[in-house]
Amino acid sequence: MAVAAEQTHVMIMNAAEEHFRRYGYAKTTVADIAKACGMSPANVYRFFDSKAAIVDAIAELWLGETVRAAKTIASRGAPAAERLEAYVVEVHRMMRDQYTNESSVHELCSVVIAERRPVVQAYKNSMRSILMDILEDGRSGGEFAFDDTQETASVLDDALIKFHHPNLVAEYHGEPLEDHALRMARLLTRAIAV
Amino acid sequence: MAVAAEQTHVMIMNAAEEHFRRYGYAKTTVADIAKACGMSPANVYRFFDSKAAIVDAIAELWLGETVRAAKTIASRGAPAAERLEAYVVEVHRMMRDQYTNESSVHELCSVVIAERRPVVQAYKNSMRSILMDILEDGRSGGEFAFDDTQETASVLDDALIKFHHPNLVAEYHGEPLEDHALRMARLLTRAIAV
DNA sequence: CCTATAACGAATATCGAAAATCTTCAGCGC
DNA sequence: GCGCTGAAGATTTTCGATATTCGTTATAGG
Repeated sequence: MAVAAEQTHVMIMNAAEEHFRRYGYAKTTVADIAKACGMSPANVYRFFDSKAAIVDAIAELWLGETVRAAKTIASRGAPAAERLEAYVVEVHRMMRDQYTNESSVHELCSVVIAERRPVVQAYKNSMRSILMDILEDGRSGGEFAFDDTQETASVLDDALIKFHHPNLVAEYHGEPLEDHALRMARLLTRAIAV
Repeated sequence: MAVAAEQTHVMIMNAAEEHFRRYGYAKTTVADIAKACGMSPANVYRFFDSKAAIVDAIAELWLGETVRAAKTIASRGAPAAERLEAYVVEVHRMMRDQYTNESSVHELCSVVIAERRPVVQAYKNSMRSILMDILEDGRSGGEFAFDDTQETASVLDDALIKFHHPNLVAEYHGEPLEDHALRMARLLTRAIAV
């Protein structure tokens, strides 16, 4: 792709993100994005195959923030148990914050989840992989003990769904889940501690 | 309430259950239930304040089956760890079976959950109480160790939501969750084992 | 080659009428 | 009076038809 094309690509992304943020997913059309870029809707399709492709790109961007934060936590120079705890609590906090004061972001996430877009599976895989890294660190450092890393990560993921799944975080928004997340983290840590 | 009234009450319940089962919640009207009992719709209202009251009664009946099964498991003469495992797996199996071949039951449960009827809270409390019984047994028997029974039961409930919540069981119906439920049960048991 | 205008088809919103359904109540037969 | 009903009230739901929006593509122009 030429450099000009690359710039246009970025311009469309920025416009799309801005509109999704301000007006929400449901209320932004391809025409809106095109107008914000000073081009025709048709031209947008020279850079993105479909509106879904734009949505995917933005979702990847936003989900990527959580992945990046999780990676930062996972690579800290702290005991694995501490990192696991931080992972559980911080990811939950991000989901909760996203729901409370970035409802547009949350809305878009719900859409890509409901439509089972590949970007969601990619996100899950990334998070799972980070969790596995922490587990492996803990095992090799003598903190944790378990048989199969993948299986263990899978079970932990299942246990965390109430705190990490955007839709459930939204549904149980009234309850004080942060304390619960911390307790869950400690319970799980204890379950795999040597 | 007089004995005749009591009988009529039961008759309406039976007719309602039959109709909810055969035709689903959405497709059964008060008129249907009345006709099945050979009475006018108006007369139904002499025994139930509203259609919602009928739905509540049936939901209580059906949810009660799960509660009863859980109680049976909890009162078995087996180690608490074993009972906890059976509780986790069996309740999940009931939810799954209910979704696969009693879709009407599942539909009605979804309705009462969505409308946040008190009967749902009662169900949750019953299940929580049974779980607490198992935990207490395990603690007094020297199998388990934890500080607060209520808090522990709460965390376990959170961890089990993917396997015990009707809507989530339905959503993840494609995946082989039974193995996961078993692994979860063992993980949780390990977390509270002495 | 790049862009815009115009147009197509599929959703989706709009909306008023019609039907269905929940609920109530005056009154009928015993 | 008592137990029940038929009819009526009051919402909801449904339906159908129209109109509009929106994603996408084909066509034409610079």
